[in-house]
Amino acid sequence: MDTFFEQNTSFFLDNPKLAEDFQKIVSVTKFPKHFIIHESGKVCDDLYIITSGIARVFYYREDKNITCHFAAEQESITAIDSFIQRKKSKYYIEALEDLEVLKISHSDLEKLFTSSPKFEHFGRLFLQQIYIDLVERLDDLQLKTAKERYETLLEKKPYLFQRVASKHIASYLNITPETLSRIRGK
Amino acid sequence: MDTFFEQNTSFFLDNPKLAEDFQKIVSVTKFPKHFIIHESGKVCDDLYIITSGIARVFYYREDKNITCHFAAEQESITAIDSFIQRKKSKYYIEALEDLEVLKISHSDLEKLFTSSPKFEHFGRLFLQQIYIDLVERLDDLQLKTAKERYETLLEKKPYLFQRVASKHIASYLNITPETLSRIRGK
DNA sequence: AATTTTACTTGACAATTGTCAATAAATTAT
DNA sequence: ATAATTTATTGACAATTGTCAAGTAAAATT
Repeated sequence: MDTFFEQNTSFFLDNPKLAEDFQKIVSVTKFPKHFIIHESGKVCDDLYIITSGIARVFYYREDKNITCHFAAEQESITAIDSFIQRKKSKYYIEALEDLEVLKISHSDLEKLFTSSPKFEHFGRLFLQQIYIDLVERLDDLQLKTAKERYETLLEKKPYLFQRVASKHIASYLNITPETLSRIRGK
Repeated sequence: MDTFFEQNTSFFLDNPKLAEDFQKIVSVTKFPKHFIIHESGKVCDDLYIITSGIARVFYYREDKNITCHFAAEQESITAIDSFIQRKKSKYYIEALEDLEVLKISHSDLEKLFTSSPKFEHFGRLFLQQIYIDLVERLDDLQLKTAKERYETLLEKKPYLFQRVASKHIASYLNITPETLSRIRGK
């Protein structure tokens, strides 16, 4: 999970000056349900921390719509390929519910990192955290069966099954909607 | 790939002082073929940059030996869960050939990061790079067929097929040795 | 070099998951 | 509320990949 920011509020609480610097580059933004926040083929300049609602990252492969990331409250979302490499993205970002986010631009974030080693350090810790998350997901995908992947996700992110269309969960788990339906039907 | 260090030698060349600081914490070490450099259940204190040879990270799942990372010359290897989180690792690291590495301890690396924002910055960039690599691998595993995953690896790391046992490549691709043999037999 | 061990290949068959089609249910639009 | 559209479920069948077993090849050990 990247409830990392939540866990690290102490970082800001201990440092009113840093909290202020951070506040300055963050803007509260809202998107309606179904809104495409970012489109494939464009450079993604923003990172979002969700304060309310749920969103997904997806892309197309042979006409199929593949979800590769979900984010809900306290989690972050961006078109990571583009945000990091500053190139055109293969990903879309979609609001799956009405969304309220903290928006942070890449350039402001880089300035923040440059302005203070403490932020640079924080950025590195953040990347470490999401790297570990990704390693776990890869291990899951690498050798669990469809049913096991379903059960793992049910445990890690149970709210998805209440709030998100099954077809998105199916593609995230790398199975067809039919197979997911059969797994759920026990 | 994490030929990242190679590409970033300019970082050190431009900064003789930084290069010197880096040199100080690096030690050249050798391991013979088949040597288990790190064992599951222990905390991994070292990061290795390979200068000669090839190594793999693996773990056990239900008695099956699963390879989840390969590294060759100019690439880095560690038990990433443990190195980042400072907890017992699920992974083993094994030398698949006689190995010569640059060894860097976690504590020295952290000191280096703290000593200079430039290093902290470099650490963040390094993590960004390996994060992107991992995202690509996840995308591959998420929806390519066994044959496509084979072809992708053949393109990205052709030397593996000359230097590494097929069974390791098979588990890395999440297929059985039998299936890999059939794919190769065209 | 010979022996032992380990790895690779091939075949027959089984299991898992996917595809296609039809229907039911749910959501969205009118 | 009703109609239209999208999504989810279910069945029949097909395709991909896995399992098990046997034999061959290669590598490691003596």
